[in-house]
Amino acid sequence: MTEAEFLQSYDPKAFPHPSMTVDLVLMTVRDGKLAVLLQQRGDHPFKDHWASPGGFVGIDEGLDEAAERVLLAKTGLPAGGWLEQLYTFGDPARDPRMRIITVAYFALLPLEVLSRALLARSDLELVRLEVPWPGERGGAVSASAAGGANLDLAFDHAEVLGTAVKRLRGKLDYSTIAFALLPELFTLRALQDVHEAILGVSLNKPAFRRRMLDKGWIEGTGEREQGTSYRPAELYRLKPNQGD
Amino acid sequence: MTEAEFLQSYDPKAFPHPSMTVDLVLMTVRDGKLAVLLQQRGDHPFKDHWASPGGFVGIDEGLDEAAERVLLAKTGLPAGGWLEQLYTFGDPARDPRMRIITVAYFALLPLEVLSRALLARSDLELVRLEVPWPGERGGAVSASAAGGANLDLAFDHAEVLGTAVKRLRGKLDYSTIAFALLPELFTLRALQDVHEAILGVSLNKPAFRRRMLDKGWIEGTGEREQGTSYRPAELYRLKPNQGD
DNA sequence: TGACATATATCTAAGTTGCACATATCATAT
DNA sequence: ATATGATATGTGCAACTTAGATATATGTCA
Repeated sequence: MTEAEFLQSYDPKAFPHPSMTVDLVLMTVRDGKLAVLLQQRGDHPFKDHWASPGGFVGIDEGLDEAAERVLLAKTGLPAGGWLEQLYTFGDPARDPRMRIITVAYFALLPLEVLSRALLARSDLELVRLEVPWPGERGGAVSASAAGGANLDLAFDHAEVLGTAVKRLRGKLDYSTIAFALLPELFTLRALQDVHEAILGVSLNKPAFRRRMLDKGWIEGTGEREQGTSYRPAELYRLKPNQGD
Repeated sequence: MTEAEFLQSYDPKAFPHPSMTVDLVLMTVRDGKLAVLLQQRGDHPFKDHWASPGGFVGIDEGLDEAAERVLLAKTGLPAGGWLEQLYTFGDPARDPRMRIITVAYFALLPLEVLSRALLARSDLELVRLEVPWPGERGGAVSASAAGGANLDLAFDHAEVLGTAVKRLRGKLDYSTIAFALLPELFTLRALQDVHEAILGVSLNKPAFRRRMLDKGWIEGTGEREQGTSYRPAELYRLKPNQGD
């Protein structure tokens, strides 16, 4: 843009800048189902509704940096797993107080890591997340508490969560995204469980096994899992430098 | 976020808000190659470098709305073809003057429509865009003028253009995105040309033909193209309601 | 020895790819 | 006017690759 155009398009009545936040959709798999970290609001607007944690973007802070800061503030964890920009939501009416544009990020962590970090936080909760496939009946995104009751989502966060799950499903078989939900050593069965939880369908075991091994992302350690009452499965690991 | 946290995270020293812009990556296919609409900067910073057209986001203006406004301002065209949010770039150093976060959009238009609209604009130019595949030699995004000389890109726009082409390639075979680059009636050969230009490879004709027909997106009109010195191909059209 | 889940081998079906050939139209020549 | 060649569209077929299902072997514990 030329300086002239800069001034021209910089309409004085548009002078007040929007506020910028990042919102963090932190997902994991629990009991074979997708779960997301939400926070219940204590004040208006959307009092008692549930929202993804977020924070304002500092004036000298990068977006990824802001997302990592929010993650650290909420879970105490550095961005070890997966952290990726999702989409930017900027409907002028999305927050009734003022104009806030939010850059949504989504993060993935294994349940073990996440629940350990959440022991100290009573204000955050992991809730079950259901996102039907396009065309499926009951087409709305829903988050439900332990009891099973549906939770009300604040702002446009139903849309945000829906976008996050769509992205997760879409990248599942051409990226190593699923491994962010597993510990360093895992069995093929555990990997399949993660895929099934995300996709919401059950998969053919031998075919899944073949596909995963053919991709060349993982390698077997000689070791086997312990404490099973049946034949212990071999433990695999993600090969180094397979990021993305 | 609770009101308490709102105030807490709203650090006073972070009070000045970033500026928000949208940048428009408008692409088309010309002579079997990808081309993008760029504008040469007349002033510092990045004087004489080339940039995607953009504009500030109004305080009461949605992001999609802002992108459509930029499109209309530059080409005089409403968003008839394809307009989709791409990614948000927010490196604090991306603009040396001040903190500007930009939401990049990408738009597609057929060359006929675009060149007609650009007759009146001498400040905008359609330049050849080359984005190598990952791992390919000469791994940098490059834009080149009619003569073939490489153009310098302003700000982080090389990254922006690279991201746009990656998205375009990725969505090519599971969405109807290619049809935004074709007139209402088109031949299968023209559709294949678009695919080959975007992917930068040549495709097998019978296989391509079958794949396209099997997807069920298009339907034959009885009509045939005219003015050929060989067998005229049948004209197809995108079925209604195949958007996305 | 039986129960159980992992792991492997094999068969079948389905889909994809590449090549060859037939078809339709226009241009040119006789 | 008719025949022939050139060119690109459109179709048929065979080889290859991939996915799904079933059956079977393996290893551990009760």
